[in-house]
This record gives sequence, C-alpha cells and structure tokens, in this order.
Amino acid sequence: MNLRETIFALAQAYRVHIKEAVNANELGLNGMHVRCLHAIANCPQCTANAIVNQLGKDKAQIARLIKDMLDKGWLEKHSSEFDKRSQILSLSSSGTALQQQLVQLEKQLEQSFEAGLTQQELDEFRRISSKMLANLGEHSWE
Amino acid sequence: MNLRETIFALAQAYRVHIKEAVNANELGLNGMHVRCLHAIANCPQCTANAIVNQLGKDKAQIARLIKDMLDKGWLEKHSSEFDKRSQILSLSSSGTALQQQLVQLEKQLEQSFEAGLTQQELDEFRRISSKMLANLGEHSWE
DNA sequence: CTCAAATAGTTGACTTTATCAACCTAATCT
DNA sequence: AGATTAGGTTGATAAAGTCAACTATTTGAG
Repeated sequence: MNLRETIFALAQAYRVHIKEAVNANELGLNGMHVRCLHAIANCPQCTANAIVNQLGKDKAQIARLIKDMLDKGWLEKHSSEFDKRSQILSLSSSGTALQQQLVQLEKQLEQSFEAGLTQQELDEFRRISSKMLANLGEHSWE
Repeated sequence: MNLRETIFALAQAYRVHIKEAVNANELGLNGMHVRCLHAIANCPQCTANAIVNQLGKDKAQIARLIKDMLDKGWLEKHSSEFDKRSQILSLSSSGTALQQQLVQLEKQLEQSFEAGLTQQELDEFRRISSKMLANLGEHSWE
C-alpha cells in the first residue's frame, strides 16, 4: 500500500463510518451539512465566504447549502455591522445541538481509530502528517 | 487539528495536487478515470465487477465509466472464456501509456509529500495508518 | 438433470453535488 | 465621483452517484 492508497483508505474509512453513525442516529444531514456545521461552529463571525475558503467549494454551492440549512432552522444569519455585504452566520440552538451530537459521534469514531495506539504513536502520526501538509503548503483547510 | 481534520486535509491536499498535475499535463481524464486505470492496471483478468468491489462504487456508474473509457480507446474488453457473463478488461496501448504517465505524476507528488521526512518516519506513518485501518476492519479498498 | 436462485453487466430514470456565468449590492481605491 | 473589487444570490447545466428493472449466464439444491 503506497502513500496515496494509505491516505485515501483512511479518508474513505472515516467517511463510511461517520456516515453510518450519522444515519444510525437519523440526524437527517449529509456530508456537506456536517462540514458546514463544523465550519460555522469553529469560526467566529463566520460568513459564507469564509466557508467557501475553508471548504474549498464553489460559492454557489455554499449559498444553496446555507439556504437549505437556514430553512431547516439550524442556522441564523444577520448582516454584519462592519460590512453590509456580509452575512454573519451562527448556529441556532437546534444547530448547536446537532453539532454537539456530531462532535460526540466523531469522538467515538476517533476512539475506534485510535484503539490500541499509544499516545506517542498518535502524536507521531499528527506530527508527520502536518509535516506532509506543510510540504504542500496546505493550511488548516479541513 | 484533530484526527478527522488531519486525515481529510491529507486526502484533500492529495486530490487537489494530483488534479492540478493531471490538468497541467492535459491528459483529459477525471478522478474516476484515474482510479479506474489504476484498478485495471493492478488487477489481472479485471472485470467490471472487480472494479465495483475495489472502488466501492455503484455498478451502474462503473458500467458507464467503462463504456466511456472504451469509447476513448483506453481500454479493451473481451468476454471471458471461463464465464461468458464476464468481460475481461485490459488497458490498450494508449491506456497503458496514460496510466504510466499517472504513475509518474503520482511518484512526483509522493516525493513532495515525503520531502524532509526520514525513511523511519515514513515507515512509522504507514505502520500507524494500517493499524488504524485494521481497527475499523478495512481492507485494501483503495 | 432441472429449475430456482445468484451473478455479471447494461440501461433508464432520477437525485445529489458541483461548476459557470450573470447579476446585485456594498465597499474600496484612486 | 466613477471604476474596480468583494460578498452573496440565482439560473442553467454538467458531472457524479443511486435505485430499480432487465438480459444472459452460471450455480447449486433437490
């Protein structure tokens, strides 16, 4: 298994398992919902544009995603006082609850990943990974 | 950066960079083409079904992908002598050339990833990764 | 041997996801 | 002010992925 296969196998495994967990809990959200919830939760004064940059997606797609999530009542938006072009996005109470559930599920999944590994190994994994990312000039980028 | 972020950042970085390289070389192929070329190259007596299992995709999608690649002249197919339901797929000469170019580009990209890392670190990364995959009961799975 | 069940592959119809270009409004820059 | 840039929305369309039905073989239980 070369590096490419390793990396994709990990990502694929994560995707498959978190999808299972999300479906099992019938949260009614898809992959982009998940990423968007996290992005907003972790980004103070989040705007649509911030999400576009963070997730590396087309702004049209993000606009529709946000509209969908607003309709579902997971988000709130109000225009920025500093730049009237910008809409500040935040999680509603139901959005926050959802995101917290996700954090929970992800924590559990991470524990599955990490089973039988020492703290040292985990640190090492992260250290090497971030070296690789630095090599390619990647940012936090989700 | 937690484990999820790390894993997806790596996968995303790989995807973005290989896509760039492929586009830069104007090979005219997309992500599924790439994966399919590799799958066929590495699978003796490859069938559509083998690809479905290897890539974990819907068989309808794979059938259309193969048709497309046959039209483009990258593949050849002939029915199996052992099972007349099966179509054995192989790379044509242009398909082989394409796949070889990809191998080249991927090798270069891997070198970018691995820059400044020792062989020990790389081994360690692979070892830890496969432990994680084993935790989740993953197979080679691409 | 025979017939039901399983397997390989194809196709049609459809949903989801992603992309491109046009556009509006507000901000910024001489 | 007038031109340009940036944030966001929308329409149209392309690409990816999914579901179900169907054909043609093969397998396997009785």
